[in-house]
Amino acid sequence: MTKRTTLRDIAEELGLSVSSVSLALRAHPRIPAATAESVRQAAARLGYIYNRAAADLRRAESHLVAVCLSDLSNPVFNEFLVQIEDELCTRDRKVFLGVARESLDQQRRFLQTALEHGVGGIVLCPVHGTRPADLDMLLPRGPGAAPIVPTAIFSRQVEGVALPQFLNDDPLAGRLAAECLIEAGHRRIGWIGGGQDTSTARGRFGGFRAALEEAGLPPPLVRHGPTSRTFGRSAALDLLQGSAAPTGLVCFSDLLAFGVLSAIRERGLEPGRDVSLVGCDDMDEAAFTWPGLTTVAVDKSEIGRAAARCLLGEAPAQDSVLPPTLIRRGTVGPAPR
Amino acid sequence: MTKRTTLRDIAEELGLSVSSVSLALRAHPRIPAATAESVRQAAARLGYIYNRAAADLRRAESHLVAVCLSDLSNPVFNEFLVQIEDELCTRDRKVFLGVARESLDQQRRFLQTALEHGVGGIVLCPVHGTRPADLDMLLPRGPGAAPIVPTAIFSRQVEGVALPQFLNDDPLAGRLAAECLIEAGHRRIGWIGGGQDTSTARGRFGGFRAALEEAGLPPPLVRHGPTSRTFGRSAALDLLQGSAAPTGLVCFSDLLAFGVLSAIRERGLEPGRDVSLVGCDDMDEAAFTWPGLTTVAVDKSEIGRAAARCLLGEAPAQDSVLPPTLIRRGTVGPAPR
DNA sequence: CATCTCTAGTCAATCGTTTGACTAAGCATT
DNA sequence: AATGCTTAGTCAAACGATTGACTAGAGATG
Repeated sequence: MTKRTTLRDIAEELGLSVSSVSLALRAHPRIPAATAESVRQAAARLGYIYNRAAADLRRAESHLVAVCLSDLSNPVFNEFLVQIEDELCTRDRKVFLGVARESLDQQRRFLQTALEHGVGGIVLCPVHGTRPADLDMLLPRGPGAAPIVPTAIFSRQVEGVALPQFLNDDPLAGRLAAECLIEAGHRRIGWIGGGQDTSTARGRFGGFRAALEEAGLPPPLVRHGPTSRTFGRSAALDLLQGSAAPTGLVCFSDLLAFGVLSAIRERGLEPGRDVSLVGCDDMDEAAFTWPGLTTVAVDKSEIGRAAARCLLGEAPAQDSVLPPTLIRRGTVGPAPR
Repeated sequence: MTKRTTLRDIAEELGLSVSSVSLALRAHPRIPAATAESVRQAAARLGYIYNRAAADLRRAESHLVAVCLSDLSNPVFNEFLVQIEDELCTRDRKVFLGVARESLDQQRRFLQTALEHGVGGIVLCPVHGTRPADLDMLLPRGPGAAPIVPTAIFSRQVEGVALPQFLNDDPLAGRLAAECLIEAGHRRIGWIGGGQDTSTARGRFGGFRAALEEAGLPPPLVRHGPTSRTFGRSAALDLLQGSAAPTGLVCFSDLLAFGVLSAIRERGLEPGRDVSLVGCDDMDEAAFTWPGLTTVAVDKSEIGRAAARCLLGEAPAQDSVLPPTLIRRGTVGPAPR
C-alpha cells in the first residue's frame, strides 16, 4: 500500500495546477479537450484513483446506504437482501452491509459506524427486542425534526418508533395458515417456532391462536424455539408421537417447515395425507419440496423495495402493512379420521 | 439533513480549541479527565457524529472491506457471504457489498467504486468469463509490485491472474460424484447444469466425464443450463422420459438438485431407488430434503474464511485448493436392473 | 495606441479531523 | 531573580478534492 496517486501528482507531472486537473477529469467546459485528454492519459498512466472521501468532505453527499440485517443465516433475510440490493443498485446506491446476529449491541455498533461513514440512508431489520431507545442515534432530535438520516425499518415492527416501517400483516398470516387447516377439517393443530421476542413471531402466533379460538378449537400444542430447520425437525419429531398427536401443523417460518417436512417423513408419515403442514414466508425453496409446501406468502419483494425506495424519497415515509396471501401447494389435505 | 455537528461546534460551545476537543474525545492523556467529561457531554448534547471520512483522509487507513459476489440469488453465495462477513466482523472490519449479477460491467464498476471508497481489502467471486484484464484495476502495477489493495479471489478461478485464489478442487468434486454412482452400479448417468463459462462448471463437469471414461462408460446425457432450481426441474423432467433414461444423475450444484428431486417425484419415481442423484456444494438445505441429498461438500466455511483472513495478512497470499468430500445421505442407491 | 473580451488556466479557501510543535500560567528549585 | 518543569491547553499544517474569484496573455475592436 504505497501512497496513492493524487491530483497533485498528476498536476506536477504535467506542469498544471491541481484545480485544472480536477476540472479536466470532470470534463469541465473551461478546460479544452486536448488538455483534458492529456490529463486523462496521465491519470491512467500514474494509476490515479479518485478519492471519494476527500470529495464528499466538501460535497457532503453520499451514495452509500446501510443495510442492517438481524441475521443472515436465515435465507429469508437473504431473499429480502436480494430485493433491497437490486432496488438500490438500479439507483446507483452502494450497500454498506451489517449483520447484527440478533444482538442489540452489534446492531447499535453497526448503526453508529454507518452514521460515522456518512451513509445517505439506512434500511433496518431490527434484532429481537429492539425498542425505540435502542435506535436513539437514528431518531429525530426534538419533535417535528427530520431524522438524522433517512431510515426505513422492515419486516419486524418496533412499537412507538418515529421511523417509517414496512411490514407484513403477520396476524393475518397466522390466521390464514390456521384457517387453511381448519377448513380442511383439522382439529388437533400444532404450532412450531417463533416466540415472543419479535413482532413477527407474536403477530403470526396471535393470529393463529385467535383463528383457532374463533373456530372453537382446543388450545394448540405449541413448541416455541429458534427459527432453524434443525429446530423444526426436532420439534416435529417430538410433537408427532403419541396418539393425541396433531394432524395439522403451522410453522412460524418456512425454514422451520423444511425441517418439519423431513421429520414427518422420518416418522414414516406422508405430508398432506397423514399430517398437514402450512409454512409462512414463501421462501424460494418452498415451491420445490415434495410435495410443494403450502405456505402464506409474504410480499418480500414489495416490502424490501418499498423500504429502499422510501430512503430515496421515492415512496412516502409512512408505515405500510402489506397483506400476505395463502399459496396452496401439496402439504395440506383433509384431516384423517 | 441539516448540517452535522462538528468538532468545531463543540469547541465553540465550550470555548475550547478544536484540537482540544479532538484529543478529549479520544481520551488523550494531555487532556484532564474533567475537561474530557465536559467535552463528551457537549458532544452528546449536540448530537455529534464522528466523521470517519475526514479522519481517514489524514490517517489513510480503512476498516472497510469490499465483498463482491457474482450473484446473490443463488443461496450458495449467501452461505459464503455468511462466513466471510463473520470472519471480517470479528476482526472489526465492515462490509461494502457488491453484487455483479454475472455482468462484467457491473463487476468492474463495483470494484472501481470500492477502490474510490478506499477499501482496505477486496474479496471477490468473479463473474462468468472474467479474465485477468477485467481485473486490471486491482492488479499490481509493474512486475514484483504489491497489489493496489489486498485482494482475494474465491470459489471461481481466474486463470493467470496475479492474485491469490481460494478454490475448491472442482475436478475432484465432479469425480467423486460420478464415482459414487458408478460404484452403486449405475451405467446410464446424466449431468445437469453448469456450462463452460466458470471454472467451477468446467472443473466439475471435466472431473465427472473423466471418471465416466475411466470406468469405460458411455458418454453421459448432458443438459447444460443456468444454476437454478427451475432449470434443474425442467432438465430432469426432460431427461427422465423414455426407456433409455439415465438411472443416475449428477448436478453441478445442489440448487439444481433440489429442482431435480422435485422432478423425480413428479415423474412418480422414488429418489435413491428408481433414480439416484448426487449434488454438489452441500448447501444447508441438502440435509433436509427427503431423502437427504447425497452431495459433494465444498468447504465453504474454510474457503470463505481463508480468503477473508488473507486480506488481513493472517493467511499467506497464495493459491489454495481445498478437497471436497462426499456426503452420503439418501438419494443414491443401487442401480435398478 | 488603449481598451475590451476571450481563453486557459491559477489561487486560495473550504470540508472535518489529526498531530507535531509550540506556549502561557503557575509553581518549585537553586 | 533566574531557571526549569508541569499543566492545560493552542496553533497550523496536513490529508485530497472542489469551486468561486481572479488573472496573464492573445487577439479583436474602436
